Amino acid sequence: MATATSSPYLASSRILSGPVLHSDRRGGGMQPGSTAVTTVSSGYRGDPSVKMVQSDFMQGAMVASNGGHMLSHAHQWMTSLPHAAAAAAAAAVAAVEAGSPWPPSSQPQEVKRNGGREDLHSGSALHHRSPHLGPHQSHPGSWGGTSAAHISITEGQQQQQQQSLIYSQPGGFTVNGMLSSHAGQSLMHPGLVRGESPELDHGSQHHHHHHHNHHTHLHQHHGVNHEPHSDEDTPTSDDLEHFAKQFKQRRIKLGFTQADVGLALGTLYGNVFSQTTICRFEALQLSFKNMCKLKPLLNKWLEEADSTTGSPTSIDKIATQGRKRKKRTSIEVSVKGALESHFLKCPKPSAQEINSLADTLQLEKEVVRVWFCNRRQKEKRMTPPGLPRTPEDTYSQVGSMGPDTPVNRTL
DNA sequence: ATGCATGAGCG
DNA sequence: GCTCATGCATA
Repeated sequence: MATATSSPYLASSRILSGPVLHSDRRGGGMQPGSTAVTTVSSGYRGDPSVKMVQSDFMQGAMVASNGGHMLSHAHQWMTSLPHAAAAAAAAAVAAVEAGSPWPPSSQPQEVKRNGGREDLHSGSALHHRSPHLGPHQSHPGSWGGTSAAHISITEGQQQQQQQSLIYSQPGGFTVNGMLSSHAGQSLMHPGLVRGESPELDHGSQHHHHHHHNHHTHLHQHHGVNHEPHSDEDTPTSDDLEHFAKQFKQRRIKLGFTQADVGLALGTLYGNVFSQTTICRFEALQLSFKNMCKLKPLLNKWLEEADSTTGSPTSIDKIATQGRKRKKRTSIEVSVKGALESHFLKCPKPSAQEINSLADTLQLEKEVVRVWFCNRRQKEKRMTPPGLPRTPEDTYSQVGSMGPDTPVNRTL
């Protein structure tokens, strides 16, 4: 959109060059006494040309009313600065939400409109048949069958890691002669780079064998169907789970980071994905439909990846250009708890309710609205938070990996 | 690895 | 305004 007309945050569309204070009232601005703090830093890569019309929108964040600490900040929008990278050691801490056991509610995963962006403008046949489910979905059922069966809230047991946001090393591919741009780049073998394998946890030996679930029909009536699972039809939840696991292993073994894969997909098929998406795929945190869509692509990548062993090419990254994005609001734990509670009572509050809630919690209405949206979305995704995905489970089939294989699982 | 955010598409 | 797919920024 070349015009800034719908953003609730843009009270005024104008280019501000300096820190303009803007006392806004509710509705578009903020309220005094914020329960949420905002952190700084940003960047956005993309077309810096037409897209922005407005610029910094200031919100006067006042002092916290909690009497605790006051964190005031000026703007929430930042103009991006070409920042390099940030390596942060992420400790898997418990993000214990209010331990939300999945409500037995069914989540309709309709297939109404056919995937928003299914622009597969690549020569590859990345089509997958859309899962035609009955009027009432039941995919999630499958998911839960295997994983969600036993819910143990144990968060922060997975691996913790971090990766440089700079996509440096591992080689890219020279597939289709598509890319080859790269100046000074390290020409290391994938798999050798980032060689360092922390410890493999082995402290917890609890096993959980999941009995094979009963796939809640995906399309069982109609005598036809049944396809093993060529990448052409709808895989089962188990297929996806297995694939994801397998994928992660190979990816790591080949020495690629999730970000690398995302970029590679772009050069391979034109659809780039971020580290986040790859990560979520591996962790099965995408919707069933989304997983199905990505699987073929990732599968293709895998084939390419290990066939193109150790090619020295690499992809160059673009610089994060400037655009603005709202600063990420950090909601206080207590506030989150309150939101959680409300969510349990009413997952879909009305605008009115959101308003009052926002008022009570002293958050922007938009923030609350988005929170609910995200919460609902999270609910739909699989991998119930705290799924008993033990490390053993994750690294079990490492039979192919030598004891001292430089597996950098922390990538 | 995840939390908050953006945006397309659809009512 | 919601859902969905996705991702920046973060912890």
